[in-house]
Order: sequence, then C-alpha cells, then structure tokens
Amino acid sequence: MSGIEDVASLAGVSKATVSRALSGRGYVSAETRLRVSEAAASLGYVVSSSASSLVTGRTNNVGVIIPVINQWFFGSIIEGVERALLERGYDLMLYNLTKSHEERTRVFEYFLVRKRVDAVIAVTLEITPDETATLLALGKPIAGIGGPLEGIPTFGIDDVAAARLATEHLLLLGHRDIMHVGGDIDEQMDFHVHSKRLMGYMDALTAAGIPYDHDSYVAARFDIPGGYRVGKQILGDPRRRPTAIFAASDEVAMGVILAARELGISVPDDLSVIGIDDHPLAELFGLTTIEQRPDLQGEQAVDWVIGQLDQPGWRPPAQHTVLPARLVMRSSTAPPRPRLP
Amino acid sequence: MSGIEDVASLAGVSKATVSRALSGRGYVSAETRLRVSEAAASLGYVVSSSASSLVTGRTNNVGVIIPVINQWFFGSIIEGVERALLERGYDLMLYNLTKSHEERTRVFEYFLVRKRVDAVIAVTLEITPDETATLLALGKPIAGIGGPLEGIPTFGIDDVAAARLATEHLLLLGHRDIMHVGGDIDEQMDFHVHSKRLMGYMDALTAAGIPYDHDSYVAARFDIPGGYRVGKQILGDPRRRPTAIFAASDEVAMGVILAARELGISVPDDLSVIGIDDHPLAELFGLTTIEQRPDLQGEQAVDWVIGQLDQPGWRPPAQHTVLPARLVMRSSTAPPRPRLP
DNA sequence: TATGATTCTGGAAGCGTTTGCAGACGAGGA
DNA sequence: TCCTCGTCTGCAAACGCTTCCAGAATCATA
Repeated sequence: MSGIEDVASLAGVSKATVSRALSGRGYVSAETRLRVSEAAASLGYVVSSSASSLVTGRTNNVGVIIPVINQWFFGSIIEGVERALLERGYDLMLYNLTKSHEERTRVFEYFLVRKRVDAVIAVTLEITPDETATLLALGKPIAGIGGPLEGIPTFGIDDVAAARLATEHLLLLGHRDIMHVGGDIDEQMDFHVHSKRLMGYMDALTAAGIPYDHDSYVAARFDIPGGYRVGKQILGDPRRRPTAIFAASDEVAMGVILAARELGISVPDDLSVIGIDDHPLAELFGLTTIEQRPDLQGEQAVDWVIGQLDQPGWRPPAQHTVLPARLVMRSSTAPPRPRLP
Repeated sequence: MSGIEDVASLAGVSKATVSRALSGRGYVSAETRLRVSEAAASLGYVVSSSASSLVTGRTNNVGVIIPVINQWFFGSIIEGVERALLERGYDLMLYNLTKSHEERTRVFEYFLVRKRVDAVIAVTLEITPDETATLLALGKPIAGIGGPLEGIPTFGIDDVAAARLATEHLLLLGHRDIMHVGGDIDEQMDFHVHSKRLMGYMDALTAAGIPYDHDSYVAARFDIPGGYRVGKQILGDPRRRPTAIFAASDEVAMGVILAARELGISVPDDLSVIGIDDHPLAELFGLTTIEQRPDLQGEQAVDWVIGQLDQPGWRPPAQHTVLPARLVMRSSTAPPRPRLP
C-alpha cells in the first residue's frame, strides 16, 4: 500500500506537489502533473480518503435514510439517488430505518452524526423538530423526498393534486359512485401520503357536487395483497359495489383488479380502476394511473444537497419542489355501464 | 463541533484516557470512564471517523456491489445485509452496478479501492479474475452472494438442486409433459443462474427417463411481464401446451399464471405451475414454489466478512456455502388431468 | 533594467484520533 | 522489606494527507 510519499519520490517532487497534481487544485506545470500521474498509476496509488477527509472535513459520502427498500417506490428512489451520486463523485451510505424506534434513535444519534456523511437525504421520513435540529446543527445539508416537511427542502409530487387528478378522470368519464381504497390513516406512512390522497379524492368529489359518503373510503395495506383483500371485500357485496375505484397506489389498484377478475367482474366494463405511480406492472394490467418518477425525485434531492455543498449558504428558491405527475390512460378505466331502467 | 481535547479537559483527563474510555480499549478505572462518558455526552461529542480510521486503518464500512435494486431478490439481500451490518456496527456503502461497463470499471478502480471500505460483498456479480486479484490485493475480505465463484467464498442456494427439486415435484404428481420457462441463457445474469436452473430441470427429466425435448425450454425476461408474454405464447397454442410448467423464478411463474387465467386455462386443473423464490406475492397466487431467503444469504455474507476482519487469517471451511431451499406447496400444482382416451 | 504579476514548487504545520511507552500507585507473594 | 505484577494514566509520536506560506523562476510591462 503505497503512500503519497512514494509517489513523490518516484516522480521527483514533493508531497505537496503530488497532492496538487492529483487533486487538480493549485498550480502545477503540465509536465509535472503528467509525471506525477504516471508515478501514481504505476504504483497503484490512490489517496486515502480518511486522511483527506480529516484535513478537508469532507467525506464525499451522502447518507440516505429510507424506511423500506423492497418496494417499487423506494427502490426507484434509491436507484435514482445512487446514480446521481455516483455521477457526481459521491458515495452512498444506506440506512434502512425500519419501524423500530430504537434503531431509529441509533442511526440518528450515532451513525449519522459520526462525521461520516456530508449530507443527508431522508426519504419519506417524518423527522421530528428535534431531529431536524440535530441535523441542522451539524451544518450538513438535508433534503427530503416525499412531501413538505417543516424546516427542510423536499421533493415530490403533490399528493393532493395527484389524487384529485385521478378522481377527476373518473368523474369525467361519468362515474358518480367512486370508492377510494387508500392506506390506513392511522397506520400513516410518514409524510401523510395517505391522508393527502384521501383529501384529493374528497376535494374532487366535493367540487363535482357529490356528497362524500363515509363508507366510500376503505383502508388497505399498501401492496398488492392489501388491495386484493379489500377488493374482494368491497366487490363481493353487490349492494356495495361502486362503478369505479380510485386506489391510492398502483399496487393496491392491481390487487383490486385481481380481486375483480376472480369475482368475474370485468374491468373496465363493470368497474373502472385507477391508481397512482405508473408501476412497471401497470402496463401489464392495463392500469390507468397517475405517473410519478421517484428516481427523478431522488436525483433532484441529490442535486440540491450537492449544490449546497458546493456553494454553502446558497438556499433554494422553494421549500418544497413539486415534481410533475401526469395521467397515463390505459384500459382499466371507461365510462360506467349505462344503468338499465 | 467539539473535539476530544474538550472532552478531556472537561473530564480532567488526557486525550489518551478519553480515547480509551470511549472505545473501551485498555485500562480505565470505572470512575474515570463514567466521568468521561458524561463529559462527552454533555458536549455532544462524537469521534471523528476519519481521524480514527486514519490511525486504525479501519473504516467500519462495507461496500456492497449489486446489479439491480428494484427486484425482490436483490432488495431482500440489501435488507438482510443492511440489518446485519448495522447490528454489528458497520455502515453500508451501496454501489449499484448497472450493465454499463464504464460504470463498472469506475467503481472497481476508483471507488472501492479508495480505502473507503473494509470489505466487499458482491451480489450476483461475476468478478473477473483480474478484479478478484485487485480486491484480494487490497487485503480486504470479499464475499459473494449467488453462486460458486472462483477464489472467493460465496453464499447461496444450490440452483441446480432447487430446479431439480421443483421439477421432481411435478414429476411426482404424475406430470410427464413439463416445460421450463427460464432466463435467457445468452443474456445470462451473472453467476449462471439460468443455465444452472435449466440443468437441474434436465437432470430431473433425465432421471425420470423422460427425453429432453429442445422446445420444452423457453426463455423469458426474468420478471412478471416476461413470464406473461411467454405464457401467452406457449399456452395460446393448444398443440404445444404442456400439463405443467416449471418457471425459473416466481415472478416468471406469476406471469405465466396471469397468462393462463386470461386464456381460460385453469391452474392447477389444466396446468400446474411451480416457481422458485417464495416471493411475497406467491401466496396471493397460490403459487407452489421453492423457497429461498436472500436476506439470510446477505446476513451470512456479512458474518463471514466481519469474521475475517475480526480475526484476520481465518478462513471459512467451505468455499461455497449452500443455504437451504425448501418446497412450499400451495395450490398451483396438482396431478395432471387424466387424459380422455 | 527594474518592477510587479503570475506560475510553479517545497517546507512544515496542522487535521483529530489511537497507541506504544513509561511512570505511578497499590496489592500480594517471597 | 523488597520485588513483581496488574492497573491506571499521560506524553508524544504516528496515521497520510492538504494547504498556508515563502521563495524561486518566468514573463510581461513600465
């Protein structure tokens, strides 16, 4: 394991010059730079990041805190963030914060603080004011993905608007009897996605002059089996069956579609279904949906924190950056079947 | 940002004692240790990992190289690895190596080598002898997840055996006409999973005295849409339709089931389907499968590399550790419908 | 030619820890 | 009593870089 000293003597220069030549900072003649690079290459030298962070105070790491990994939305974020970081020369330290409070505390109080990261990206994580303070006190840029959050800039779609858009699509097709299958408000994921999507749904109904019926919202676990179970339950009862369902996520929507198929209910003839996400499987299911791009949300968060690192003191124009969410029409929605008199 | 010096003076001891008290190495009286911890806590002191790695040569990071994130198998591995690392006091640096050769080279030659990680876990990654050499030359433990790999210890199921087990299950039920829908051999994922599963399938057939028919293996993309497409193709042609299909992964299997349903083919009455993985959705589809636990594979890999770090020189008993894969019976497999004469 | 600006290089002082070494102290054994 | 041994602590030397500073060389300008 050769050090900078070896490179220096092989190239016939001082350590200082080697450092300058390799890092590209400060004056170094072209000729010297070449000699140094060659020496470094021939020795297989690579700078020690610990030594260099010790003096510069920069680790070139960004910490990412995420509650789940194995779900499309979260996996896509990680992919986007990772790609963006790698491109910009940063490494990604992953912290998977599951429900456990203990784990959470440990990460916050111990790992993140340990001068190991230059910045933090918190995905869909409700950070308490205390924790925000902790992080801000470190002077490290923090960005959030998912929704407005007090005190830190966030990137994500407008969940209320997306839900409204989805519901409006159904209304526009002529549906009046629209149910919403969403996440459990009490078992709220952080960032209040569930209540926001419910709100968008209600907004749209209200605007259309349709009274909101309390039973028309049903909570489901936020995955395919969750949607399936609730679908079976709702659609199994003919008196209860709506003409359209707005599911709060594509996975839930696909679960509902599976349930419908099993019950012999034709989508979209007997039932229209719309979701949110544009999940990779949405196409297979012909699912009409509201597209969002978690990977781009991640990328933007990266851009912001790195911008902060590059020019400290700079602040973003907006506290919450709204990314686009657009309607993707497929074959799971259609006008309701005309009622026979 | 207070340093060790501040803690030292607040506690009325030397830097050396603070270091010993906080790290738990060397002699420190109980009373002193307490005073130091309190001082540290009250100052919100936390050791600088760069400074400490600089002198100890240990970063407490483990690098994980993985080709995909947003797929159940890979996501589960990350979850397992992350959990295990966190428990043991290590941080996880994530490198998502997509196909791009350039990216791959960069990670290998630049990021990993940069003295940023103590060990490397390569997931399902065919490392060239050159790369293996590079890594080994660094003196860093490396483990692989997925299958036997020259020169480094690996953890995973026996793909040949798992495929054989799946096929045997179908044979035992009385099927003779069994097709295999697997990954594209040419578009091989690393580690040769595809060819191994094909081999297990052929082995089982051969052992049962059934001649292997060249058309009975069809390649599909390794996901639900891939399985669906091939399913439509195979099952759409009545002359070609087998009584059972062994899909190389649960996702492919579920795609096939979706195709079957759409064609009005009843599973398992008209067609038995078995997969490999025990994907979270397998239960919903009633899919009989061979269970494997990627998270445990990750955990074992972590255990091994950390074992190496703790007691250098120690070598594992086996080069490839085979983890269990067991049959989980559900409702997608049954004896073939008796042929009408 | 003198003067200043610009480019290039080396010496040396850190950055914030850990750890080898040595000294101090008290306890127990000969 | 003298020694040894185990426990506890502090000093100071690394660890491998970056960067400030100063000096040398080069070049353009007055």
